[in-house]
Amino acid sequence: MREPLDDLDHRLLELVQNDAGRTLHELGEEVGLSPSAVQRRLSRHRGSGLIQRQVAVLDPEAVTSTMFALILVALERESVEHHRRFHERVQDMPEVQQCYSLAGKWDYALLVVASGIAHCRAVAGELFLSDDNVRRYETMPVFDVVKRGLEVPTRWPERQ
Amino acid sequence: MREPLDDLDHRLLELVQNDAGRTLHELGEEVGLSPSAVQRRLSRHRGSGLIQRQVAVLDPEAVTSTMFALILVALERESVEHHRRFHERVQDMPEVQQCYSLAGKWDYALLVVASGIAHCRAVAGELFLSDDNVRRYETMPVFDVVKRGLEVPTRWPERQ
DNA sequence: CGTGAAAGTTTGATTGT
DNA sequence: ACAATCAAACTTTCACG
Repeated sequence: MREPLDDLDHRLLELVQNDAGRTLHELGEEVGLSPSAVQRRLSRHRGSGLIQRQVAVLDPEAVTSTMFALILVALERESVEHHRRFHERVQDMPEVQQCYSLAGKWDYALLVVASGIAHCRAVAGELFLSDDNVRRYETMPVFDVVKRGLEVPTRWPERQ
Repeated sequence: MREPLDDLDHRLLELVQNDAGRTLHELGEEVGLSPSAVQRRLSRHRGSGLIQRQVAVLDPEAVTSTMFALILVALERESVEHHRRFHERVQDMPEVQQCYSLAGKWDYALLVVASGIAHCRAVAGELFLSDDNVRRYETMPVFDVVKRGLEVPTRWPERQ
């Protein structure tokens, strides 16, 4: 399942995680490879599932009046079935941009995008008021997006 | 700063946020437009900054043994200068994938990617032990990534 | 891995609505 | 003001060395 990556793979993956709009030629120049060699490597990574997809990232400020909020959730009962149902709902709500299940006193962290406080409240309502299995939740509105990305290091710096 | 978007723009933006690897022809078919009409709209959105960039999304599982953790942070003193310094550090750490400043008892939420618990602890250490301005922090390891994206609705569903 | 030819895609000028 | 068409330029793809 996990292929070996050489230095060139690491550098290419770093580049395309930052900007996937560059040509094979440009990427090749950067790492010292021909366009077709770059192509071969990238399509191998796409085939293996390492590269899942390519997406356009929008500026949330530029769209419409947009706010983010972090919502922490604790469930009442924790059967596999309860978790599965929660996952399904979360997947179906376009306002939920991210959802992580957690170790500790909270079961989930949700990052929600909404058009304002009222909308945010409506989303929380839809998630929780109609689900008798939520024990507690806490909404923290986001003031500022300091850093935002999905970039994953494919190797770690000298420390670690 | 905010241009008017028509129905076609909304649909195109929705499409490219999910998959920016499709051809102008394919996108055009989907919405009923010629490739060059799609092109004109997308490059307008790129020019205006609405579309910030195009990135490749990797599967964190496929890379190396990867774990996520949510870290909540409360600062000691809250001058503009203290916040600025905190932002700078966070930007420079590849392990910090996302960082949001919050309203409420916590000042920041950080989503961290690390190679394991030990690495995660080292990252927390680097952030906090060497900064006398962090009052308190709480690390919550992520069990499961339920949903993960940067997709922003450009218009809201019927409710809101 | 690189080369190069073939296939496909993007770009922009032009014309029409 | 915006869309379609078409041809030129560029990019990707793939067989071969």
